[in-house]
Amino acid sequence: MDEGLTIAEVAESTGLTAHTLRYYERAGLLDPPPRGMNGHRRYGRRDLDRIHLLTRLRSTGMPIAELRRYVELIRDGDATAGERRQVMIDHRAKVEEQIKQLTEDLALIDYKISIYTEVEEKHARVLSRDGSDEEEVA
Amino acid sequence: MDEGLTIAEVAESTGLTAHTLRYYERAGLLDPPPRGMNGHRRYGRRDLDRIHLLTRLRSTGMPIAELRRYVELIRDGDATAGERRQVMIDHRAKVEEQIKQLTEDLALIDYKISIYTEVEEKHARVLSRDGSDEEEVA
DNA sequence: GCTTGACTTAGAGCGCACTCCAAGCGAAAG
DNA sequence: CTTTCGCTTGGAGTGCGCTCTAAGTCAAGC
Repeated sequence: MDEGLTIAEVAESTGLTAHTLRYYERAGLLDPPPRGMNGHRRYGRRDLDRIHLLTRLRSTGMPIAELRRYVELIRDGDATAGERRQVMIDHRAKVEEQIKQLTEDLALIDYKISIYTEVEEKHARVLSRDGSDEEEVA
Repeated sequence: MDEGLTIAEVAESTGLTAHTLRYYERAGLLDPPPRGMNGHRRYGRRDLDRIHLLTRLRSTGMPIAELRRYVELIRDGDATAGERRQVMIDHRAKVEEQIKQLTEDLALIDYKISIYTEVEEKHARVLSRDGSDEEEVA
């Protein structure tokens, strides 16, 4: 029957490249999937779920090494649920901190936009009045 | 009078290292500051403001190359205020997208935490029914 | 039978952002 | 005077996360 998706299909549907999928496998983030009779990888639902989780954790800044550690806990079964939960709780705090920081940075960017809007207007006035202009900090 | 902060003081107060400050200067992100009679850099208020802005933009994911472009606009004076404003507006959208994505990821993390909490509880029940209590529940 | 195309592997290479090294200099302390 | 300290420089090195290359296998289509 030879079920499952090819590496190209998984790449397409996850946004990762085939190269990256093989790299994740080598790095211990993905279990080696079964192969078709041609020796090609065949990914199943489990693999896709794992890849999805990995990409989300990566995009929140979790490094490969910690993902590997987490995946090893998964392989050790239910007994490590507590540890995995702790990994997630710790990571959650980091993500919240990122959001907090980004929100502050957004305010700074808005401030900058407002300053530039002002400067632009002043500049336009100065130009139309044919006067001289000033300097600016940053 | 030799005013201003030394590179070590600026490093201390900004969280960057002296190495990174020199690197930013080489990379065109910081204007070469004036030197004291010993040839050492002397940073002023302007420099600190710029460094602060740079670190905030860096932490929101703006690459060095784009920061350099932005700094060049600053050097070109008020006439580029519109362009700088546009840089900020474009970047703002990216930061908002990051926050949106992180918020979604936070929900996934919370979901994972809830699953692990469940698994843990089930596991604990199984263990207590067994009478074997060698597992710790952190 | 030959070509094409998607896959396989081990291993090399790359881009980014630092991060550090080696050698040297001027001022101050011992 | 000599050592120590904080800085100076050009340039080399590092760590991370991919990203790509080269050479090979296999199945299908012309």
